[in-house]
Amino acid sequence: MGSGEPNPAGKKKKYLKAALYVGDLDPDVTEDMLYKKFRPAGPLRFTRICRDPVTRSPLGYGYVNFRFPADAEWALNTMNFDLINGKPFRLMWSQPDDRLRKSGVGNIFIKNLDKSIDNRALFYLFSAFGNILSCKVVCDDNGSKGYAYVHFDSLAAANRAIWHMNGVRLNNRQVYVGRFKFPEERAAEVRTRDRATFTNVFVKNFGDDMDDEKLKEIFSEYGSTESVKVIRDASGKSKGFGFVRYETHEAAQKAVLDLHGKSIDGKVLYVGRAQKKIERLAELRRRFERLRLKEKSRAPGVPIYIKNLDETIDDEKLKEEFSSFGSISRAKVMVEVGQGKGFGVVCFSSFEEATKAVDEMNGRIMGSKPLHVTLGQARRRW
DNA sequence: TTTGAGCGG
Repeated sequence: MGSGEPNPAGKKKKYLKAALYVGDLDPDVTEDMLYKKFRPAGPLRFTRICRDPVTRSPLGYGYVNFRFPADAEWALNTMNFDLINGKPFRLMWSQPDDRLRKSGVGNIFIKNLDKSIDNRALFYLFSAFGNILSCKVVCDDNGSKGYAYVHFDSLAAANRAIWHMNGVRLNNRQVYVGRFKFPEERAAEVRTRDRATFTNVFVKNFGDDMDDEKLKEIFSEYGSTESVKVIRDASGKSKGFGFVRYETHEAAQKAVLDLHGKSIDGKVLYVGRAQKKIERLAELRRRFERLRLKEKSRAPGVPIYIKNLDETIDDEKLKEEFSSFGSISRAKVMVEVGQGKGFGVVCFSSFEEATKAVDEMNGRIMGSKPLHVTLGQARRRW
């Protein structure tokens, strides 16, 4: 039970109409555990735990595919935030189209929440304003971190929630409720505010012999400092940058204005406002996105999946075996730790080539075993 | 104080 072959080639995925997405799962949750948990709500087709195709490590989410939409709806309404392995899971309708999620429309952010308010309480409080797609109190090992997200299915519902709940006292704490902002937007806000108030200064491009005392000597000229530190690696070697925290914003600003671009021991110092965490994260994210886009445009292709690979097949061999069907942009064998089963991906430059490879190679013996070859997920339009 | 994660071999 639990797993199975749900989607024979060419059949329509009917079960999607009665499919629930289950998020925030403990990594040890199995398909059988999901099955046992949801079977009381009605007959199931199958459950799935999603895993990284390469490492096989669980991705923390899965699916419960009911036979009847009404049972799925009942489960959604009554079982959301139930525990498996002591961890509350989050239920949503399975919605493969990610445009609404990505857009952030209807999503609100809540902070200054009392620790006693959990997922269920939050859901109950906010369901008065509209249909909730997803709702979550952010937690760590000590429980609620005091902030949360509620994603409504419409902007109007989100606006109603903000209008009615922002500034309201909940369990004696006044909550802030506002539109969700993406990191870039938040970072811009924080930057604007911090420019007028910062006391922490970032310094780089000094010599290896710079230490805390020397740095303090240079920077103390502009005001009293709270802390001065050259950042070092585990071996004690300077990383070439440091921080100076002043007691006042005026001193920090003066230091930046005066020391930035100055030569010290033949090196031109960089001195600027130290960024907040959110700003650095946003910057990293932007850089990552750019890399990802570049990667995507560099290795386009129509993927096919090859299961049941013999241990003797490596990337080279895989490419060689499939090269007669067309031009291959990528051929990779994913090694499953502790299992003898090999899984591979080959990307062709066209759909026709990929289909031909599937038709001709599926069931063919390579090495000692018959291959299972299927079309992969199309990630792009062409 | 605190602006996630994220949809199927």
